[in-house]
Amino acid sequence: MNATSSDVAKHAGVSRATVSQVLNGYAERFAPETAAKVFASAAALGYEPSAAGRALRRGSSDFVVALLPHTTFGGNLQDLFEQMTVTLADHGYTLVLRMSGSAASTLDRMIAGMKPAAVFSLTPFTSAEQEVLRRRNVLAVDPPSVSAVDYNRAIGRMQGLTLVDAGHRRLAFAHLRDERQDPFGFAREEGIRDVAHERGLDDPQVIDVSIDLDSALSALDALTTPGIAVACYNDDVAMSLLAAARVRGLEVPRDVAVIGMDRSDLSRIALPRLTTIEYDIVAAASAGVASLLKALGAGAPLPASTPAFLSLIPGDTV
Amino acid sequence: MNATSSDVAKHAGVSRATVSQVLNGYAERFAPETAAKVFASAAALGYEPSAAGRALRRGSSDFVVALLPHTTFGGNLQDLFEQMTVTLADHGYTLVLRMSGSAASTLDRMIAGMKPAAVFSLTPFTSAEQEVLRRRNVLAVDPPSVSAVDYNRAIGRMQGLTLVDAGHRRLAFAHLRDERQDPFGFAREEGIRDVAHERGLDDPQVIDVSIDLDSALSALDALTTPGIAVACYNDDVAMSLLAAARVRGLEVPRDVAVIGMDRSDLSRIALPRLTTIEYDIVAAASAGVASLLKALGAGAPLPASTPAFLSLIPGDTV
DNA sequence: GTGAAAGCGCTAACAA
DNA sequence: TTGTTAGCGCTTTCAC
Repeated sequence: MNATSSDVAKHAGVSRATVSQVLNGYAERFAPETAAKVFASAAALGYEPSAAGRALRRGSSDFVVALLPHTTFGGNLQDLFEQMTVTLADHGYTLVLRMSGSAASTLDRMIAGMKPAAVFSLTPFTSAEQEVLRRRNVLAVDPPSVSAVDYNRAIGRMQGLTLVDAGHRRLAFAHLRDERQDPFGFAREEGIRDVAHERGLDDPQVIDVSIDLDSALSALDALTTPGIAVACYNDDVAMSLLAAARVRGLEVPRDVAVIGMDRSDLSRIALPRLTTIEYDIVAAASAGVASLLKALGAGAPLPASTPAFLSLIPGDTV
Repeated sequence: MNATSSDVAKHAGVSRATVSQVLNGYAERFAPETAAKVFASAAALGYEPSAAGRALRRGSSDFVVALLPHTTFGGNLQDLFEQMTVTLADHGYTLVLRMSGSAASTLDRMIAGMKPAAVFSLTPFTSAEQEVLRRRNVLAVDPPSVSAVDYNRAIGRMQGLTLVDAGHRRLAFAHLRDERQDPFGFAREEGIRDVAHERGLDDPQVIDVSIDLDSALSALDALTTPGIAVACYNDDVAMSLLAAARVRGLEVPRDVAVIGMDRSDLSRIALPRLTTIEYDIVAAASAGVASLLKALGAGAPLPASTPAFLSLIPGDTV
């Protein structure tokens, strides 16, 4: 069914080696009519190179794996991945997507078997992922390789500074309690801690919240200081705490201040309006794609300036 | 770096053929101690078979491609694909994801190159996709092959029946507004329409809602009948409408009734408690994976009965 | 300018 | 019960 390079060679009356060369960008080494014959035959037979054969020979495949963030995956992100699919296809790469939440061990197996040309992530790799990628010696591209900033710590700092600048003197950090490991929370907690130290405040109190009212209520009750200001792992945590505060009759932000993270869709309809931080995933993506192509050796111009991926969304909860 | 089957053979003192057989499920053909040596050596060397080598030899790879629907891709769907990733990995297959929207030609190229063992989709294949799959002779699994039930229509029906049984006589369906066509929404709308016709009610009114307060307010204002009952595309839409109803001073469910879909985390902390429908993705995924595995010839027992994937979560908004 | 030869890692048929 | 052999489709020296 599928034509092989031998078929093309036979059809064009040349050798397989010639077909390979011509079709891989070395056409100018050959007589123009030879190259033309090869192109014509390939087209006539509908030749598609076998990824397996090529990968076996080259030691690595043309696949690029994109790790999908565990976040709501709306229109923008879908556009983005479709765009990436097309852009990479233009450069001879095939994009495949992969849930980033899947255990690192299955990532490892996939990499060992598939030998992708690169692994790409919109959010910083977890240390487990980094370890796997390093060990397998795979080209890894994530936002920090774009800009070298520890985004999670920066997020924590941004949350902390927002709270302190609004006059709050007592900080807390609310982790999302989850069966899944949360690689980002600790870096963000560190960011909050940094701010507390720099501003001469007490160490932040740390609580765990899962997304249900009971959990949020006990977490809220555990906060010792009245007027405490809570930096939350994400908007869901923040909204759980806000719901709990409403149940307890606490006034926001006077009795408890809350800042979220993500600017989730639902945070946009929250009342009071949730103060939160937005991560510009689309900007991160286009920067990432550019640096990916560059790392792969495909010549794509890098954007001149590094965009600011984080921005504060003002609200009424701080 | 990566051990090959030769390395394992050398280490175990046997031939490559033996290693291959033992590691591919024919261990019992060999002397127990031979098999044991092979397993031990493979483990000791951290042997991972090369997907390329195997695919080249077998003519098709161990990859299973899942086509991602063009729908908002929330936590539930992500959990589903993570679940599938793990289950398939247990059977030696590697799940990769692919935007279904990408042009059929790129799908074709991917299939030609990657030679996947199967292509899986939660939504029915488009005719262009079917054509590609048929021509490439790839095993294709989509919901119609899993069961004859159109789950999205069933969801709409269930929402509609819940509303009607609670005494509501005027139905509406609220789509999640998206620039792109949403393959699930229309089937659900049909389900609602079915119910209206069966019960002799007027055709449901249809509105579009995006997840922000302004949009929800105008959608709500567009609902012509007081006491209308709205089946929502998902919980986010429902919660947006609830927020809008609160702003407008409407009482729920008296002035407007709302039923969601998904039982999202946040719907669990909503006040009033959102009436919604839960789709048991784990059950759906295992059914899908089971039929996939069966089609692949991997002997996985199919669940005896078709599980009920849908269940009503009672609340106070209907 | 072009082709012959070798080999990537694997597995299936066959031989021993 | 195990090993030998051959070859999947491709690319890359190297020789002509």
